[in-house]
Amino acid sequence: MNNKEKLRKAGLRPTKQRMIIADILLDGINRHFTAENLQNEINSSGNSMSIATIYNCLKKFRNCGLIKQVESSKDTAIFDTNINQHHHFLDEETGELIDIENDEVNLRKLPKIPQGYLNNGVEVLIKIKKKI
Amino acid sequence: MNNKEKLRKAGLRPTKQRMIIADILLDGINRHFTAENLQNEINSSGNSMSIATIYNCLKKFRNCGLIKQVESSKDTAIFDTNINQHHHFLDEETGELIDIENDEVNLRKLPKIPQGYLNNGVEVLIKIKKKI
DNA sequence: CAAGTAGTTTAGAACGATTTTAAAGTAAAA
DNA sequence: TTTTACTTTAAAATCGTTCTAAACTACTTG
Repeated sequence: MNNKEKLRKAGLRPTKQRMIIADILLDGINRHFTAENLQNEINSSGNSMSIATIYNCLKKFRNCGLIKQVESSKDTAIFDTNINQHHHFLDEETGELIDIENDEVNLRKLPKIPQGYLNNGVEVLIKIKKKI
Repeated sequence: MNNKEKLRKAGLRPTKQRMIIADILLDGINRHFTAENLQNEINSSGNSMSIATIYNCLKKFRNCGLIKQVESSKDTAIFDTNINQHHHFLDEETGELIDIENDEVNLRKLPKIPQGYLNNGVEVLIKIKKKI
């Protein structure tokens, strides 16, 4: 399926700007990035785009499940092209994130989901720090 | 141990402002809060404090291990008075966090920590959403 | 206790990420 | 086509947080 079809399937109009971003992000390679990182990639691909459009687009992509947003208390939002359930190592000093594939983690016991709620995904974060 | 002693032990001068905050936060009750929540509590306790002081203080308390900061992609920093290793349910719609005690979760298998790093804490986040 | 000094508080300015605005542009529907 | 709804844009606005630099205060040392 090409990117135009992916956007259509997600219910998004395949505009010029969304196609530029889809061509960068939806190449099957897993990576973490910020809005600013993406703008730099867009610029170096010879295109340009308003930062507002980039934010709009990332929000739409996230809401449609084309990308994920990482839970992180950094001041800048971090997105992830790996949309499968998976986990992260986080170096709190540098903010660096490293993927952990889902089958690397095995939960023996999970708590009871609160009354009236459904489980909507489990994320394990392993904070790491450099050995001295 | 009283709050003045707790601050001293943590290497912090027990100033008037830090004591006001310690009296609110270090009462043994677990809760999640933002800087603004705390300022409201300070105000309704009949005191007042510059927002800069509140941020300074929360940062110092966090660095000393008197409180924790929750990993969350919300736009506002969320702090936690529960400093034991524990986990959270997160309702992404509302941002509501619910504690999960450490013994409610049991990890059968953990990935190998990357070369040159130490494990510095594991956090499990279970995203939940309201049943329709 | 007195005087020094190092750390702390403050209001307000500054900052950086993100969102809003409102006008111009574009894709899809009729 | 023409219309309609959605999208993009630059610039302004907003919001949480940090910085600044001056006033203040806790602790140290004499």
